[in-house]
This record gives sequence, structure tokens and C-alpha cells, in this order.
Amino acid sequence: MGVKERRAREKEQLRRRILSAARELFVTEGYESVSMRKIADMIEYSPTTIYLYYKDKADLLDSVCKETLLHLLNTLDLLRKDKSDPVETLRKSGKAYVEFGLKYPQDYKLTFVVRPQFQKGLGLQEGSVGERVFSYLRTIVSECIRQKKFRQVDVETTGQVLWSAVHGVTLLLIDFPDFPWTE
Amino acid sequence: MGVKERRAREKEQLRRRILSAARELFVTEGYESVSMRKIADMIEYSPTTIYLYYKDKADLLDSVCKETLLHLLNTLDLLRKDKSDPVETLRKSGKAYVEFGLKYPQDYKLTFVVRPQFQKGLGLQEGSVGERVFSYLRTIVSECIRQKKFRQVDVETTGQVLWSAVHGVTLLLIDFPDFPWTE
DNA sequence: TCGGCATACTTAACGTTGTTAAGTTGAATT
DNA sequence: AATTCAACTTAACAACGTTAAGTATGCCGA
Repeated sequence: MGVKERRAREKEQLRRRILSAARELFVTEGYESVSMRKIADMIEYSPTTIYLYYKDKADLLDSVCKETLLHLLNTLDLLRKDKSDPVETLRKSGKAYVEFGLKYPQDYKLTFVVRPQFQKGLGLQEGSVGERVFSYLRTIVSECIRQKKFRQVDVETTGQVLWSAVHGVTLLLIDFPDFPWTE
Repeated sequence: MGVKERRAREKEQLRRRILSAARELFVTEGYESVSMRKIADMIEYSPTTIYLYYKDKADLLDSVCKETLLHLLNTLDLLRKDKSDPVETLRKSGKAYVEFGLKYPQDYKLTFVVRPQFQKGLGLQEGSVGERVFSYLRTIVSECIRQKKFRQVDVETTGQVLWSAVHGVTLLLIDFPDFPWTE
């Protein structure tokens, strides 16, 4: 009775096919230039089929961005192996973050610029992947304070300031790639 | 023969009425939630009338943002009166910039977040108001270098980094207003 | 004063959008 | 063999940005 499983697998495949078509179109043509009909054309299904897999277009954007965030989180997590020097880890993480943004500039912008635009509730959702990324940052900062590498500062504040900084630099480097960068 | 002038004046008035209706709706409901028909309703004209005054919806957005930039530029220009200490002027300008963003958060976001999204040509246009704002910054930085307050750095780079920093802080303070700010 | 012309605006329409409701089709179950 | 169910499509809706065509109003030279 593997037929149920096969069906479920096929369904999951189509779901992923929709998602990757959406990503490709979103990053190449921009979120709102992409219509559901275009996505449908690309996967050779009727437009309404998409609605059997995703609630609406915003849900599709959400799912694409969630995937991007997971990718980013995995990339960063690799750096946490070495727990000896949290300050160094922090520095490396910042570098890795910016490099991630430069490697996937359009995906980065989609996640950190476009999506917030289309989501009225701005703050990070409890338990969301975005929250987990920020939590990663928080952990390292905490460790820095614990080891007295940083003076006693508010972890939340520090985290947001640091994120703001790397985010700013990332966007800058994406939009002005040929930059006489001073380091 | 003041009739021509009166007509021109009335036309200019309607033009401004459209613009301010657009601004109000854009900042309260968000650019793409606002339809031309909504704007038309608000000023009690037919939707197509707007097209006699503005090329299209993007032009309307452009005009709103241009006005915001002019306002910002005027605000900053007041600080340049005192030419003695350019470093101090720079510091004050940064403060004024952030305060401007906090005073008109939605207008700020419309100008610096939403508009770039809807304008494929990213860079600052020659002679645009945005260019003039950046030019303001460039001038001060140059003065700092001339007076040996800064070491010899690339003016363009420094300007963009500085802008990136204040912009980042501004956005952060807009999105997280109740912030245990560390200064 | 009248006819024509320009100006300012509206009505109607087109093509496209996101999305929902109502089929259709084909395979699995009884 | 009949029925149920899942996956998918066709058709349609209301709203969108935008254009073309039409209408009214008031100014001009005769």
C-alpha cells in the first residue's frame, strides 16, 4: 500500500516545483511583476492549482523567504562549531552574512526588503525562522558578555544594532557593487 | 486678461490637491494598496483626471517623494549656516536626518524604501533632489578633509557609508520605536 | 451675437490582476 | 460496476492601471 506515500511524495514534489518557479520569477522579475498566471505557465499547470498548495501570493512569498532564511541560518550555524572565541565568531558571522547577501542579492532583497513591505505585522514572529536567525545572533552576543569581552550591554539592543549595521552594509554593497571599499 | 493666470493657478491648485491626497493615502494605507480610483474619490474627481496632471501612478509616487526630499534638504540646509566646524555640522546633520525620519516615518519609508523598489533605475539621477541631498553630504565631508579633520579618504565612499549608517539607524528607530537606546 | 475652438473633465472600455466557485476527470474503494 | 474522492481545470468576479472617445464650458474672432 505504498500508493498513498507515492501520492504524498508527488504532491510534495509539485509543491516544491511551484516554490522554485516562484522564487526564480520573483528574483528575476520582481515580486509584483510576477502574476500567478506566469508562475502557472512556467510549471505548466492551471493558475488555480497553485491555490491548492499555497494560500495566496503572499503565502508564496513567505515560503520563498522562509527557505532563504533557513539557508542563511544553516550557513551561519556552520560557524558556531568553534566556541572558543565568541568575538571572533561574531566577526566571522558578520562576514558570512554579508557574503550570503552578495551571493544571493535578489533573494536577500526579497527577504529583507520586499517581504517586510508586504507584511503589515513587522516584528519577528515567535518561533519563525527569522526569529531563529536573530536568536543565533543573540546567543553569540550573550556569550561575548559572559566572557567579559563586551561590557554589560543590553543583548537585544546590541543585537539589533549589529544586525542593522551588517544589513546596511550588505544592501549598500548589493546596490553599489563596484565600490572603492575602504574596509 | 488675468483669466489665463487664474486658470493656471487653479490648475496648479488641483495638481497640489491630487498630490496631497496621494501622499495622505500612500502613507496611511501603503503605496500599492492605494488605487487611482481611491485618490480620485478623495478629491471628488474622476480617476482619469489624475492622468491629466501626472503621467501615471509611479509619477505620483515620484512627485510625493521629491517633495519629501525637498523638505529634508531644506531642513538640513538650515544647519549649514555655521561653517566653522564641519565635523560638528556633520554630527548635527546626522542627528537632524534621523529626527526627520522619526518625525515623518511613513513618508521617510515611502521615499527611501518603497520608491527604490518601484524604480528599476536604482542610482541617483543627475540633478535630482536626491542627488542634491547626497551632494550636501559630500560637501561637508570634503570640508572635513580639507580642514584635516578627516584623514584623506574617498569622499564618495565616505558619504555612502555615512548615509548607510544614519539610514540604518533611522529605519531601526522607526520600526522599533520603544528601544532601550544606548546612544 | 454667433460659430468654432480649445480646455477640462467624464464615461466607457480594454487587458490584466488575485482569487473563488463550480465543474470535470480519472483512479481507488466498496 | 457503482460510488467516492482527490487533483486539477474552466469560467467567472471584482478591482486594478490605463487609454480612447465623448461631453460640456467658456473664450475667441467675425
